[in-house]
Amino acid sequence: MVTLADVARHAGVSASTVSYVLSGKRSISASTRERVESSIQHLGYHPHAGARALPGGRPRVIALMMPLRTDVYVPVMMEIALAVATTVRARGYDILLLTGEEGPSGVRRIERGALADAVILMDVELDDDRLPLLRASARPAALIGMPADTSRLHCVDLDFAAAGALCVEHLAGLGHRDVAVIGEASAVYARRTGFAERTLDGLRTRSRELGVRLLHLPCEGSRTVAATLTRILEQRPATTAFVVQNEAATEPLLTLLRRQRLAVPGKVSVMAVCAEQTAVHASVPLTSIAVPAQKMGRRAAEQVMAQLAGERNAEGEVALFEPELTVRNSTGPRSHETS
Amino acid sequence: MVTLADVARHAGVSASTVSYVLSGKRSISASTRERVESSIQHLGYHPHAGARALPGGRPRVIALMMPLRTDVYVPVMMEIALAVATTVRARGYDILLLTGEEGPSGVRRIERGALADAVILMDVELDDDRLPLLRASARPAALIGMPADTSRLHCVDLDFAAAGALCVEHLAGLGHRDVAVIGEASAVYARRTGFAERTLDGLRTRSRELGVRLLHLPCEGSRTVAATLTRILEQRPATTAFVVQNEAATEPLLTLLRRQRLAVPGKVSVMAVCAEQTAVHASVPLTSIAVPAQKMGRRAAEQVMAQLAGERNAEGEVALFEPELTVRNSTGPRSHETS
DNA sequence: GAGAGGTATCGAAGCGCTTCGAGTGCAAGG
DNA sequence: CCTTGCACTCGAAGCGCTTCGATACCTCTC
Repeated sequence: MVTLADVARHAGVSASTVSYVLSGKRSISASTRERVESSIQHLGYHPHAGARALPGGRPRVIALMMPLRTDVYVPVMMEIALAVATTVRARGYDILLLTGEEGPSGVRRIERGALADAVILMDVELDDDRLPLLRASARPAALIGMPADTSRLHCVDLDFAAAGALCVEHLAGLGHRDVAVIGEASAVYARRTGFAERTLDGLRTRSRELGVRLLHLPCEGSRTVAATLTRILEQRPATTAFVVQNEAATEPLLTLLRRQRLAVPGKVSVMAVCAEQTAVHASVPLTSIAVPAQKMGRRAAEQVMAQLAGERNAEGEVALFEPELTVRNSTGPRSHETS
Repeated sequence: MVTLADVARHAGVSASTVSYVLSGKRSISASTRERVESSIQHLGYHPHAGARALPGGRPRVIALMMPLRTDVYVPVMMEIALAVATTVRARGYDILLLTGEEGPSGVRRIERGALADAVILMDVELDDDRLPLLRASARPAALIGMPADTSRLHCVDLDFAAAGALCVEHLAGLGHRDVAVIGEASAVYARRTGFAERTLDGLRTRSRELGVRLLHLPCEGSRTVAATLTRILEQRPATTAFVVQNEAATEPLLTLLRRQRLAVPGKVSVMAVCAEQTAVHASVPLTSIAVPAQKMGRRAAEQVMAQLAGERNAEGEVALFEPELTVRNSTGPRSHETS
């Protein structure tokens, strides 16, 4: 193992000089810098991670807490995680992966063990039990997802309320008056996940404003889509449009509608709030509002980087992405035949 | 921050005694141990991660290198990753997440920086460029996936060759004589991913033995399934069974067959080598061989743990899981009508 | 041309932890 | 009773790195 002392010896300077070349915290003459840098190259020196973390030093690691749940759509989580990893890596940081299972005790472990310089939490609930710890801590942090109280926190999310509103506007603009919402599994609402609840708020508020009748039903998974659809058509036979926020339900829904001879978008319109990929690859390409997973991951990473760079903003910052609606083949004007 | 010295002071012993209580490397009297342990509890002591990593010490971190690719099925990767994370966490280790993008230089970084005690690599290619580094290194390692040369390596994988063979056996047993294989994207074969190639070997060998005619076509994604199916039916109109090893293609294939009035399993049989979830939730529940993602992750984690515990096996160990075929609703006896 | 101020470098201390060698006290053995 | 060996504990050294003075030299300025 090559140490800093080896580099110093090779370059004919003291260890501290090498350290300052590396950190840039004191001025170094150009000639010395070059000599040291070439020694580093030549010996293939890499700082020892543990030693770097020692005094008040930064381990150059970001902790990322990822959910273990199976009721969230995994590819989106993954895309976020990889965007975070790529972004921080570009700045010389590594990612420590924690599972959501660990909850507050995971945050405490990071804190106590000085394992990481900053924390990024995914799958944040409206009233998340990890937040008090985060607020009490001096450690930079960012949330992906928005809790109810965002004071003194840094958050990144899609503006799901606006997304909900945008769905209603689009459908109302096409003449639809009866819209059904096929939502996430009831467990997702039960544990008060922000995005699901906010989307619903947006849908409801705008529906009321535009005089659209809205029926919302949670949907447990792909197997229960049929039952959900049946209930919708019984309770609201006049339904001509569906908003789906449940990755597992989109394709089964399209299949069922096809089987029932409800042409999309001829007879009924379908739109989704989902991953771009899901919408594009559906058997009927779906008009959708995409969850900007990659952007969110990158932005959260940048938030903690900025905090680490000393641009501490004690007030926090909420970065909400504007929803963008992409019209594809699954929505059209309301059909006036009775279904 | 509570340090080991604080604990020592509180317990009225020396720092080294506390250290020995923690590591168990020397005998400690019961009374002292109790006193120290209660001080640890009382003060909420957590060892400082950096300091622990210092001398020859173990940082208690496992590096996990995960692919960034989009042509692998993400949920399986995720399941493996989370199984690894959960398993090592139970033993007090943390996970450092690297992206596959980093390639060999990522491995080198771990090595040089002493960032992790061991490495687990996912998405291993037959002739992976990270392997020479691993072999040269003293650091414990495990691969998820099997390279061509496994000497001195620890690997975990499903026995994909056996899986391929098992598929053919099952279909031949039902009387099928013309089988089409819808495979992964051609890029997957091009970069010589072990699992795809081995499955194909198994399929081909057993087909030859059992007198089954086999046609293999790669499939780029869900959009190209139709073209692939057309080519199959043109080249081998007698085809009565399909083996799918491509998560994105399964559902579109079922939809297409339905549209062409090829009842499953009445007219044609379909089976898959895929995630359990995909098979169960398909519109026709699929006879399948599941990829035991969770088991693989856990086993790889256990392999490195064993190596860390000193059970170093310089010869390596290849843990191949026996494929298990679950019969569902998608395979049946060959129909003797002409399709 | 002496002090002020700046730049470039060094030595030493110390971060929290592990580990080695040494030391204490005690029981058993000669 | 003295040695031997064992069980237990301590002090000190040192891991690789950062950082804080201190030092040496150089360039201005009055």
